[in-house]
Amino acid sequence: MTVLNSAAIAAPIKLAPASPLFLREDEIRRGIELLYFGYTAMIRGADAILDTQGLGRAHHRALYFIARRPGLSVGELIGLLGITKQSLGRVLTDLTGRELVEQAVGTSDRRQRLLSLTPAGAALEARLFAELERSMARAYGEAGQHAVTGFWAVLMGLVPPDARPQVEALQG
Amino acid sequence: MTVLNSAAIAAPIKLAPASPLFLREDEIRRGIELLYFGYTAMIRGADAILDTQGLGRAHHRALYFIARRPGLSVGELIGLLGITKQSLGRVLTDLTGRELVEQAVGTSDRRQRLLSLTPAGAALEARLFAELERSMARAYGEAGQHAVTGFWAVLMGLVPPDARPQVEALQG
DNA sequence: GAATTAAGGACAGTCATGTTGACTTATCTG
DNA sequence: CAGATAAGTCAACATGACTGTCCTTAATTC
Repeated sequence: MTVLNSAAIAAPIKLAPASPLFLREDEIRRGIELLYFGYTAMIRGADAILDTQGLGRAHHRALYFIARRPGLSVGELIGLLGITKQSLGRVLTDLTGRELVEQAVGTSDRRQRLLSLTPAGAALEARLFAELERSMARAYGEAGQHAVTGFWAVLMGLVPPDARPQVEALQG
Repeated sequence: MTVLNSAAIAAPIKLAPASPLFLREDEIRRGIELLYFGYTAMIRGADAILDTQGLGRAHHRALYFIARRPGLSVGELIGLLGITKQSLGRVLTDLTGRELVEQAVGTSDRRQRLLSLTPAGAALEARLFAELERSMARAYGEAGQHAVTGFWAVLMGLVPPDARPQVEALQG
């Protein structure tokens, strides 16, 4: 696990706090912009690794969720990614062809194909995760523990209530 | 401006707080996943409006930043979006062709083309912004004012330090 | 047991949005 | 005036989404 930078602990990022009436347009725009720039900054690090493998972000997202929930079905992965069967099909064909992902016949329902990473797939996913982790760990460390709780709460608030159980189910 | 939902104030979203040792892999993955789902949830609302206009997300991003910083130059917009001149060129051709965006010769440097929205462009951007705002205001309201400050701090921490002034310059 | 439904795979075509590279024009700066 | 910079344009290409259709296999239902 990444070692926390002690200088970062000593000097958390200071921003003007959200105002009591925090729904002014500028504060909404601030959130939109930080979400946009923060999100793109986080994933940028992994792109270089993907490039060397001839893979794209679509492959990364599939690898990520298969690593997170090994044994999930194709249909469950489609649901998480929010894309069509055909779009995922191409990605999965690539990943199984390179022997990064394996498919097993479902146990309770033999129509299903349960997905898991091969050792090579797990190794690649670990490298990609390390890049995301580097960004995220630095941000957590600079902002402080208390800020992280707020970060999670606002992001969960952005997810439509009916989709929240699916996100929660991913954790732990 | 959106009226704050008082029920949301009374019952902010409760999540397990970040642990004292908050760099465990699961907490990093929680941040990655919430950032992914939160980001995609926020922008989804605007997509339906864009569809009816035959425009895409690339057009939306350009409209957004031109609305945010009217009179910015083409080069400045390229810097914010992180895309090439050729990619932006296609988007800008569409937007000026539909008379949503106007270009004016730069005052101090006549090589520059300063971008601004036409009344029709401003009207469309306002509709798109209202969709993002609806998501963001709900999330702010549900999470509470204090959480918003933490949300901003973590996201700013994700942005590489040398890119932060550019993000700050967008505000107010 | 036969018919229907569901999970998944495969193929074809299209669209949006990004990329390189090369070239032009206008303008600014040393 | 020479070189650098801002912007526009044309061409070719890659990625990753989409729709639509057809097929196989397995499960469910009548």
